[in-house]
Amino acid sequence: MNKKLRQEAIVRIVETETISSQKSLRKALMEKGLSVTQATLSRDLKELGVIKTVDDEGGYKYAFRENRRAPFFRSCEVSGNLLVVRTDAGMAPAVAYRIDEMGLAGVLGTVAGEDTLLAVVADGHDARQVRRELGVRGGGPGWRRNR
Amino acid sequence: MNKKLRQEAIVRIVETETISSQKSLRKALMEKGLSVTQATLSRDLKELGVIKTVDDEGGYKYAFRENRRAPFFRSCEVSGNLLVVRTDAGMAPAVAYRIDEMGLAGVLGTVAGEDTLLAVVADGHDARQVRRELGVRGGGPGWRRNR
DNA sequence: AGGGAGAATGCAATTTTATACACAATTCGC
DNA sequence: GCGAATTGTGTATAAAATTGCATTCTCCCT
Repeated sequence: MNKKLRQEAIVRIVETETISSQKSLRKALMEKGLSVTQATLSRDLKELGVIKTVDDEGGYKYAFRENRRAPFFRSCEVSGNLLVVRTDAGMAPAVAYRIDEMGLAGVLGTVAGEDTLLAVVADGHDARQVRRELGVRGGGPGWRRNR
Repeated sequence: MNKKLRQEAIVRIVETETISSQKSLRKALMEKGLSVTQATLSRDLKELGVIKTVDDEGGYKYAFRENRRAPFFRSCEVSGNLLVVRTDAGMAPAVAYRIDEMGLAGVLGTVAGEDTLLAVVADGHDARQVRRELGVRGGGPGWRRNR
């Protein structure tokens, strides 16, 4: 059975090339020596969770449904009673705002620069616990939870 | 123009109902008194970032691109040599940053509050022209360009 | 007011995608 | 190993989505 093999190839192609139709995906697979019909591709794409999105130039492009990395968030480290959150450039204030908005017990306040923000945790609270509550593992305020 | 109205209705429908074709979406809009052709829906869905995914039961279903909270942008008005940009709560600094980053000729600088930012346009430049260059009609810094 | 640029939209044709049906291949329980 | 059930795939076709072109609508400027 080469279904597995074929789908792996599809994953690779979708990740690396700009493909926007099953017909051209089929051609790409042909070039790799994999022969398959369009109908099967329709089923494969459904199974693999490949969707048709819009790329930066406004054209259509296949992509995977789930999002690898959350939008703005880069990292979140604990140092003493501080949380040091790194974000995409310019996004720190937005993320800080969201954190404030959450009104987490133990967060005294936040200060945001351009791509970094500090959240000050009150004495008597555990910064690690706060980080956990932020849900950094799976998402958080300014970024979406993956499922 | 009821494009805005229509697209808002589409958002509501996509969020609350299980729709899997433009034809049935069209029907749903009809019931709300909004008349539109399938071709326009195709364009709307592309613009709104609606994708076709697979739901829990294995059927197709429209949904929003994971990443879609991107459009922080709410509106952009011109007043004299100022652009007044409204954004989602807390997002103004992020959008201002993106605008700065674009380095548009004629933009002297930006000041961001919480959900509003001002971009100051230099004398001798046309604020409307700047707005056009921002691509506000079809996208912009913190939101996706479509066309 | 009048004109023009760009946006929005419909229509029709085309392209792309999904699926019903038939059959082959594989897996499973005995 | 054998038949039954499940899974995989192609073919043909139906269904759905996209797009070129023409037209209309909206602003904005003079």
